[in-house]
Amino acid sequence: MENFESLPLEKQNRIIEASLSMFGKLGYKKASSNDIATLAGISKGMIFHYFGSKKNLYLYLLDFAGNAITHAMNQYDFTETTDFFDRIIAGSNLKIAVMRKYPSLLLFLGNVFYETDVAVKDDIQKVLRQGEHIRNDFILSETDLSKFKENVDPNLVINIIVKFSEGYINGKVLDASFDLDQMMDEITSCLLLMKNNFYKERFL
Amino acid sequence: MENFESLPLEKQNRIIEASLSMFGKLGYKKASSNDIATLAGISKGMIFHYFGSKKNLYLYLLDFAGNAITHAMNQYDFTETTDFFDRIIAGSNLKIAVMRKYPSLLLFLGNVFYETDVAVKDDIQKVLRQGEHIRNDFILSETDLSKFKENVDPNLVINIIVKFSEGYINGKVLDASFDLDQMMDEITSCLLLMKNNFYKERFL
DNA sequence: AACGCATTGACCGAATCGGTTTATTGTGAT
DNA sequence: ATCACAATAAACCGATTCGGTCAATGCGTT
Repeated sequence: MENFESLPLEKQNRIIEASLSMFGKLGYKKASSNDIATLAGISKGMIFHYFGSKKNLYLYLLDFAGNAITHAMNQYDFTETTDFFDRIIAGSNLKIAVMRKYPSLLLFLGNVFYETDVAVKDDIQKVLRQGEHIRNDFILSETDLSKFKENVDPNLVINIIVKFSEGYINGKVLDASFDLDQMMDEITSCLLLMKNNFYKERFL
Repeated sequence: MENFESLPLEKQNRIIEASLSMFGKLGYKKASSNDIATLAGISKGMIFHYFGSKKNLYLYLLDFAGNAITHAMNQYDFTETTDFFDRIIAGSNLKIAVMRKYPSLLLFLGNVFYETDVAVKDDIQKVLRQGEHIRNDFILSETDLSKFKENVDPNLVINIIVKFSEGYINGKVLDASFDLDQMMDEITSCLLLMKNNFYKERFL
């Protein structure tokens, strides 16, 4: 592992991204060292030279992903913004920022959540608690919901937005024409549209 | 294949659903006959007794999925409804109806779209044209968009709804507490909420 | 040239692959 | 009870792929 971390960053990222992607798509068992090595553009032997074993690589990624998330969360202060949509936008920005650095990290974490392989199941529980902050659940708490029109149920809006952003995050990474900036623009536009129509006029 | 189709329907469905699920999650190559057999609760040998080969099973599923989709489409007449939200609701109902019968069918079709394995790549192209009707693209065509408020961009609404429903369809199938009725209720409520706030009042 | 070291690709035994065969069942007709 | 036979599970097959190792290679430094 010291071998790996003294590598050029560009190469580290290539290997990390390839690993996140394969584990994220296939899970621990079905993602083979060969798959990962080929996708990263290195030989299989290097994976074991860097990490010792496939399991070690997976554990490294667990730790790495946990750190990446918490680090990204520290960049954004959610306690400051109490407005519903501002929080959503901040959350989306956070996700986009993570995806910009590691496009498959959220895919990986999504898979980790459902991973059942006994070889890693126990180790997962540790990082799982750390990563659950990214859930959108916290949005509702301590948020001022009185700005919504009387006939608008905030729970429905949350539902729409959560599913909406999940739809954006999932899968798509394969797509070559995959522009995160354009993605964020679209998300922002949609959120603004909802804000304009779901809020009482005096809060716009 | 005649062997298979003379099986009790309940057993057929179990095998089909298991196959759709594994191929849908892992793709053609990574989904093994053993995986499918175990999930379906039969022995591996039966798969080859019924279908002859793994490829034959996959081709059978391609045909099966195509037929299921077209059959479901014929149940719903989209040309009658011109209202934007009515069409969306009809489309959602269609998807839910498909998922009720074969919960992993849409997952399978989504994976088929990105399948690259040379063993089945060519055969996929045939059914792909048949299945593309399910795309939400057709919604905009021939739809009366004048009902929207002036400050509401229909493209954004489409964007929201497409991603929203994609978020609903994807993944979730693992979840035990998975109630399609509740799901349809939620979708309908959300669509109604949007209709109420994005349409000019006189069209409500 | 000689060293150090990152990297490869052939290689290992074990596991799993797609697919076959054998052995055991359950069942319905006689 | 016995036969015939289809359905099924499980052992089995050669081939491939698995996680992991290692000798050989290339290549920059001195």
